Amino acid sequence: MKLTSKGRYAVMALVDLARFNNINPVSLRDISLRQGISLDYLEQIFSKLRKKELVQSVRGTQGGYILNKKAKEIKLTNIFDAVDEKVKTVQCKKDSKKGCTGKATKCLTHNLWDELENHINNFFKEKSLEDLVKDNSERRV
Amino acid sequence: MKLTSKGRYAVMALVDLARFNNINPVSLRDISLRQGISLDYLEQIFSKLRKKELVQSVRGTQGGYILNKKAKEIKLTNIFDAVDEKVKTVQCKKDSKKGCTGKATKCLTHNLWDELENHINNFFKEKSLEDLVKDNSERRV
DNA sequence: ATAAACCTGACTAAAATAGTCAAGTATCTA
DNA sequence: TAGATACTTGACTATTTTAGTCAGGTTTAT
Repeated sequence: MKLTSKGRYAVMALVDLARFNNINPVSLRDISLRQGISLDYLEQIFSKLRKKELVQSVRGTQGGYILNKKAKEIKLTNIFDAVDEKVKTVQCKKDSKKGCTGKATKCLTHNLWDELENHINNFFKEKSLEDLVKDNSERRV
Repeated sequence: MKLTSKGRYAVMALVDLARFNNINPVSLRDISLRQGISLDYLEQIFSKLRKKELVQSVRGTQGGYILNKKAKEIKLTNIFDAVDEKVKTVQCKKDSKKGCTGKATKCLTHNLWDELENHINNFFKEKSLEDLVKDNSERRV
């Protein structure tokens, strides 16, 4: 059970972005250098973030990205959703090939995985980008 | 971020085992049939569970496995630990190659991943095998 | 014009996962 | 004591996922 680096990078990059308060566009090149993430990979990630309208792009020289919403309104769950970082415990839900097939004898643990998913997702729903930026500036003092 | 089937199977199998109240050994063959898990794979899993003393083996005909502790005392965290199902968010901790290298500019999100790991692990520490068995028998009524 | 920066899709090496396979050993029952 | 049942171990492997790279664009400020 691990977080993929796509999800991690997306959060890191957006925290970096958020520190500039939506005033100047921040280029991926800068984020790449500061966060140590490959530029090409960042482009993939930002393509997804843009499609989900979490960021806005500014093309051309001096271009880059800015947040499309207030940091308070962007929750971890939105970020993870954008880059397809999902919490998956069991595949009982849609395809009935694997997992519980409806028989009472199976899936003694179905409830458990539901609870677990909810538990984790609650964390993601509560945490906003603003929380992260604040947490960070406090630490720096 | 997903649970591996090794972890899932381990829990499913132990819940199955726990329903027999430590009286009769349950063969892996039975668990395999009931839970739809490959026998060979179960053997790998139980080898680990035995090493961590969560189960005891009974060899020979009519043999199988029984719980080595009370269901109340076996927590999810013990099970996952036994089969190497860990919660991993970021590798900042031991190898300094990747992740934050100690520079203040990096790892704006380090605290976050720690919080997340704790959040998930708390769930695992609280939930016992007994809880799962109870939950299941209640549902059946 | 030209350089900076976004944009897109295809490709790929490496790692992890989810098993299978083979060759045992121990113990109960007839 | 033969044979079946069931545990035990280690090596092997196909598939999938991850974590990128690469190549070729387009847009826009200066």
